[in-house]
Amino acid sequence: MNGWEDIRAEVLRRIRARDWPPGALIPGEEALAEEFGVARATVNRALTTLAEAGVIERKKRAGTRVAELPVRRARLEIPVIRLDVVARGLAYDFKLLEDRLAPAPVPVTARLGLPEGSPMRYLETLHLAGGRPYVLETRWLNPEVLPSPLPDFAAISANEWLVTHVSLVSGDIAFTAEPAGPREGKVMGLTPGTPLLVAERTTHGIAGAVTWVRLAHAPGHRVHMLF
Amino acid sequence: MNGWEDIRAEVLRRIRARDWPPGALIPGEEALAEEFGVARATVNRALTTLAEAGVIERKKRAGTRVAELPVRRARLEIPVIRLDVVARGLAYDFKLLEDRLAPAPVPVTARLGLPEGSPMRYLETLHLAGGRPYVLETRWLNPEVLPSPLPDFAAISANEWLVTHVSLVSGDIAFTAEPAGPREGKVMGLTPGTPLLVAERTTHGIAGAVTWVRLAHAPGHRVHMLF
DNA sequence: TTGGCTAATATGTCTAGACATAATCCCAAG
DNA sequence: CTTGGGATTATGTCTAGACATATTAGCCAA
Repeated sequence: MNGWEDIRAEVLRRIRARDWPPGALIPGEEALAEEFGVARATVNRALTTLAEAGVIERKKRAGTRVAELPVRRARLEIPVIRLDVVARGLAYDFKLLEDRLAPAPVPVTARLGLPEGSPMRYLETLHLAGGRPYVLETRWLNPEVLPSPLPDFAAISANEWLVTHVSLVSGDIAFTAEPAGPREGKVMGLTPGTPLLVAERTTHGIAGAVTWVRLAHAPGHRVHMLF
Repeated sequence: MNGWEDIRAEVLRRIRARDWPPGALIPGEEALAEEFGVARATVNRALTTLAEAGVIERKKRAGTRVAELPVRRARLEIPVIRLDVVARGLAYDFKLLEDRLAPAPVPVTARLGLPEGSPMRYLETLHLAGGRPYVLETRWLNPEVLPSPLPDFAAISANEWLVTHVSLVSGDIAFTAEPAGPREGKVMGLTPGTPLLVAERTTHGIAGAVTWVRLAHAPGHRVHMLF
């Protein structure tokens, strides 16, 4: 008892119970330390995590106040597709449909911050769950920043190889709803126009832009996040 | 320099440079503290944040090792729709289309963990950005856990009122792509069948399930996340 | 060989005190 | 009345040392 997690919980309780309403200044670390009978560092640990969570806002000299509009953050764990499928209790498989070197289209180079027309590796992969189309992956890889030798992407999916072989530093994801085009229709066995949940992802590594990928998910797919 | 953030950065550098490859055991806190000339608590602070970020895995007695499959997490900041629209430089407005008490449908009560047929407040709100349909919000509210008096939802959107008046504890979001139905077609001026990005959210407060909401976004909408 | 106990060990947390840093308050000079 | 310093103050971080706790390696007995 009276560990930093207990103090965090008690402070959170008072905030949620509106003992300390949004915008209110809460007692200083010294005062809380005395109240709870612990060292100031312990209170600091508790309040620091609450500040990271966006529940309170802290400023030197000005003190700590309850956030007016607590920013609600949800976390998405970006899955390796194979593990995602296996976790659903389905058999995983994939087919490499295309693999060639080509100058990347402008939208891709633009998002990755590479010169127009850079030669890149283009891969098109169909991921299967229980034998049925699950995700159509369209990927452009920047060969410049990849460690050699490159693997046989027909044997290991690019998705998985990248995670284990390249240090990924930052990136972004965008979700959109798009109608299935003729390509998705043919490859995934869908009526063109069917709504698909599409994730577009750019990824940067320690040595620069690594990859741009578009994942078109089979109809009905849900992307789930907790907060 | 040699603050905990510098130590964090240096450890991260060694991991990304593969000086310490995935799965490798890294030196203990005591050893690192000596190497960097700081107290063990400082190293601990640095490594703790790296563990939270999923870069390393720590176990008592067993030591600290570099994560094999670093879980990549993306963070989504759940916006108040009005602020989201204003941030895009567009004028915000909304219309309350429906407001009534009714027994909630089974999928809603099931997700919220409430008894079947519970009477709930149903609200349908169309959010406008620059005068054009932006999001169609379909919401079921649990009146049991809301503070009174309830506001006039024609004057303040439920979205915004909840954030400032109810302490929200946890919840989940799911994104899907769905074809526009006749209702969305009529209200948002779309051809039925148009792909829409739909977010479904359940929210729990300190006193229990608060609300279930479905947000159907106008075509072209992108939900953006960084990692 | 196997199961369970014990001791060793790395991380987790706490304390008390110190100095650093950023923001604010307040007063004096213009 | 405005503005520029300085004093004040709350948080941020660090240290050195201590005890707590989880986990494992090794040992011993069934």
